[in-house]
Amino acid sequence: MPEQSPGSRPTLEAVAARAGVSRATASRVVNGGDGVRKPLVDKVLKAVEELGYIPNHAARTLVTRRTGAVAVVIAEPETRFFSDPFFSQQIRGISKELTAHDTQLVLLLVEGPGDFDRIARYLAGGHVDGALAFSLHTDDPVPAITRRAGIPAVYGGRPSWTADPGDQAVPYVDADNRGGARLAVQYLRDLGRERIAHIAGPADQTSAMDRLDGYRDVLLDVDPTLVADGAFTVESGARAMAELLERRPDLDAVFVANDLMASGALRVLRERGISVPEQVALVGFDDMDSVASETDPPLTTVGQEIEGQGRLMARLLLRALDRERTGSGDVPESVITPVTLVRRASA
Amino acid sequence: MPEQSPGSRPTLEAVAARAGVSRATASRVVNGGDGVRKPLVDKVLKAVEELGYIPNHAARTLVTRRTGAVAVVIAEPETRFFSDPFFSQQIRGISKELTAHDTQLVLLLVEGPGDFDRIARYLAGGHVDGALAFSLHTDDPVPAITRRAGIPAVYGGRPSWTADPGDQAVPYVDADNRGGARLAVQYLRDLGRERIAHIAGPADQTSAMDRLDGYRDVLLDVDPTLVADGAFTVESGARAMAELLERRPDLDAVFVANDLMASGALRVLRERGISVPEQVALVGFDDMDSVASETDPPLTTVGQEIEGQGRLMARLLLRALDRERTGSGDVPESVITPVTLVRRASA
DNA sequence: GCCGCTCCTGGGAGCGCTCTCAGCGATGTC
DNA sequence: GACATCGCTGAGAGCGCTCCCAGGAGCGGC
Repeated sequence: MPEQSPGSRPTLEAVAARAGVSRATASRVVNGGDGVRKPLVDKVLKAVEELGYIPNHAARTLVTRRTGAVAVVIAEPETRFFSDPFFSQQIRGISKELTAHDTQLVLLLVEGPGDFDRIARYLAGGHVDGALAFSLHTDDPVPAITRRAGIPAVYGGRPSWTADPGDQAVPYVDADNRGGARLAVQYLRDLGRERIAHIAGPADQTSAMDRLDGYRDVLLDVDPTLVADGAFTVESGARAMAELLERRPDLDAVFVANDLMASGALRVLRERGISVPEQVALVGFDDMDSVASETDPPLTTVGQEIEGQGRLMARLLLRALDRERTGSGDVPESVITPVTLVRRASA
Repeated sequence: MPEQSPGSRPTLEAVAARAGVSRATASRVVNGGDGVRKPLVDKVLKAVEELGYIPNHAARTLVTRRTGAVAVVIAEPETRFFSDPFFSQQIRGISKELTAHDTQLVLLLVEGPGDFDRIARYLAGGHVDGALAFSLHTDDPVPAITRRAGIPAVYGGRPSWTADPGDQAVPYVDADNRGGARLAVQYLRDLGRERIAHIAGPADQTSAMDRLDGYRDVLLDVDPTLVADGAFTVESGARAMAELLERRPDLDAVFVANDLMASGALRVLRERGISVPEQVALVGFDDMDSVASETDPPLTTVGQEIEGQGRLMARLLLRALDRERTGSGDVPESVITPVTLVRRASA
């Protein structure tokens, strides 16, 4: 590849001239070469090679109206984005899938509630062809923004605003939270535990509510004193555990809505000299790397294919974009990904 | 904001027509309004408002040759990107700074060694104005790529290829790794420890080498049996700890090159019934969120301002871009950010 | 009252590309 | 052999914007 000469880069015009063809033909070759005879194709490719030609993206976008990029919107308060490898892994999955389809990833981190205007302007500004959004809270403005911007979107996690009438059922990808919770609680029950508590996640996140529902599915008529609220953070897990122990010193198992809270809970149990799993069995959720296997004792937890979820999200969006472009193809549908129980030492 | 009518969005032409001015004047107003009389400015702004006009980014880029976006290149094998909140935090810092300057963040995750071609093509393709790159190993091709693409770059972490003659001293931002290591080891020595071991990071990363150097700065003539190699992962830390214990059962302190490895080391010490900090004092590095404070006992470690580093990187790059545009301003220089010892229970 | 100056404004070119459409040669058909 | 057909190529328009440059309005000075 020739060094980038300072100043101007070769244009299609230059390639065409060098190859002795018209700009139109050069363009055809650069875009796949359909309907151009072999010898000409070769000549153009040779010219491209020799000149180190790289298409000007802006010019192309200007006429095709497609940017070849999608936005990933993360509207999560800082704390969680930091401490949660969840996002990193999803993004990795998304990146892999997008890369495989020559699509770029523009990361939009929402910096506080006042920042949505910027996001809206960006998404509506034709910078990207579509959007992937995460972690929608009940009052999340992102759905409205993408709809108004007129670009396809796919959500990570089941949105709570499902019943919006104007909505064309925006597809989402989510783990089987409810099923996973059932799996965990059922497992604890099979272990012979009788007073199974729950540390729940924040009420404005569907994943937390779904896990709570799963817990209730198994333990019909559960005593409300067995449920404590957390915020998906280590600290909140510790606090909830302390609260539970105070209210119900007789509990013999806890299903915690995520691993981060479980690690906090574990710390409290350890501090009080309560043995895990002997006295209290503990099951987490997420099978989070570098958390679940590193606690003492290592966490039994519900595992999900996080990277796979990211890939899936990207795939759904790409399909929607394709549909938009070609005007045909199937409408992408939401996907619920399976979960499994990962047995370690805490239960 | 008007709903996006399907099909066409208003153009500058439409705004100009509605405001009763020329396209040129409308453009001036949209770009700040310098040199346009107040009444016209108002008329144009009103038209913009009413039509819901949003500038077409591609058209603008086509003529200005500036994209308003920078790439963040992460060339790190999956494992570390996953388990290391480090990146998340740096990115958050970068995002904040870029956002404040109306610049977008395009995330490029390198998917294996064969993927650099794609990165090179992308960076040279005029998609972005500059690049931020992370975690350069000795043979990292990223520096060559950005140089060839002719775009400014700033690196996170001191690159090892410093002495490249063709290089205009690419600026970088790095923590004071060596000083931090000195701080940690000195602290252990002040505690009265006499056989201070070290678990080092991978030799192809300058941060690991700098920390090793700092360790050696304090412990001149250190016995090589006191140093074990790790790979910045939990598992490698555990392995190195076991190795050290075998070689030097008499050691009374360990300075570990990062918190992840320290948590692995801690696990091994616990398994063997060695009390921390009584028998062996342990100091980590990074003060990594949700690791350092969650181990048992919590880690004494060297803390750095990770988000601040990200901001700084972005700021340096923005300055370089500005310089490029205006042809003046100071050349950005590398920055070493300070570190502090965070005392917890492990030493 | 005229000239020269400054300050704004509009006309128009052109950024690099895609895509439609017309044209042209080669081929097939009767 | 004349004509329709097909496949390929090139000319040219135009995507939406910025920016150069010319020209007009307004004003002060003599």
